[in-house]
Amino acid sequence: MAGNYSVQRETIYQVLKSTKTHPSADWVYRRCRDVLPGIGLATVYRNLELLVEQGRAIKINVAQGKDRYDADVTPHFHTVCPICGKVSDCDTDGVIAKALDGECERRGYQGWSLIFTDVCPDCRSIKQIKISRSDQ
Amino acid sequence: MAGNYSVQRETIYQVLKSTKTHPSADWVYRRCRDVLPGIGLATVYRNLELLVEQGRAIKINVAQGKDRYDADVTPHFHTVCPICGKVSDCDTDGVIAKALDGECERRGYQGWSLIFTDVCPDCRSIKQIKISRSDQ
DNA sequence: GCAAAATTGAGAACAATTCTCATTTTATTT
DNA sequence: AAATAAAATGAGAATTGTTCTCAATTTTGC
Repeated sequence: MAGNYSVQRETIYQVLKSTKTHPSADWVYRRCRDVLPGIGLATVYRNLELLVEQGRAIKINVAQGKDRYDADVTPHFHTVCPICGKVSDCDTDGVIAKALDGECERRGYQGWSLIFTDVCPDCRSIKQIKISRSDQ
Repeated sequence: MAGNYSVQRETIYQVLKSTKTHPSADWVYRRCRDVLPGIGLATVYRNLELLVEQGRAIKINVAQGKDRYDADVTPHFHTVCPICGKVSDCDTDGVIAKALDGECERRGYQGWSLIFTDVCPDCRSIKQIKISRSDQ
């Protein structure tokens, strides 16, 4: 594997590793520009994709809007807020993850992706406000 | 709910109900045109979205490419082929589905979406050919 | 330090989906 | 069944997220 290093690539990986917000490519791009003002958006897309191929990151495909990336490659799953699209880690005892791994093993599947729908705390409170307003 | 009927809407729903292929909006559009040559693509998108809102269909968000729709709204999950993108139903004993429903109940989530990655039979055989070719 | 290979940045290109709006269809009222 | 109001349509423009192209630059291996 010749090459496989560049300032940009390393920066992108560090930015991704430094957050738990499951950011979009665009968010990573903006954060990278703080350090490397000249970095291009295509470079960010390219390298995020490469990190996924290398198994150093995962891509989370949410219903509407942009794909999200995560440098946490340990098996885990996510909740997505159906209102704002926010992605959060799902704290779990691991029983379900183990069951899914087992299912893959038995059936020869390559992997799984599990997403729960959950209105996030922020949207929950805004929803409350809306409900009480329309009640008046 | 005034209205809620149109020839187009009904046709779109019938087309979707008539297949197990988890089609894209575009595929539904082409099938509808056999019956209604003048139907517009936007109408198909609009109504598929409406069917989802009404709980008469689900939308399956696959990694790359177009969203897929399914008129089977009973809880079940899918495999997606990482090569050609084909979506198939996952025959299951229901244990996992029950576990996920239970998790939603306990945590107050609204729902779940589970997708397994599985190279489909077609792509599996093409892969074999490719492997044996590059072996020569 | 030099040549080959890999990577970059900029913007064009692309694909899927959504939006706009004048026209048509459907529902409601009389 | 005519008139009116409400809902939905088709066409194409617009938008969005992502990928592609390619000349210039950076990195690698000697």
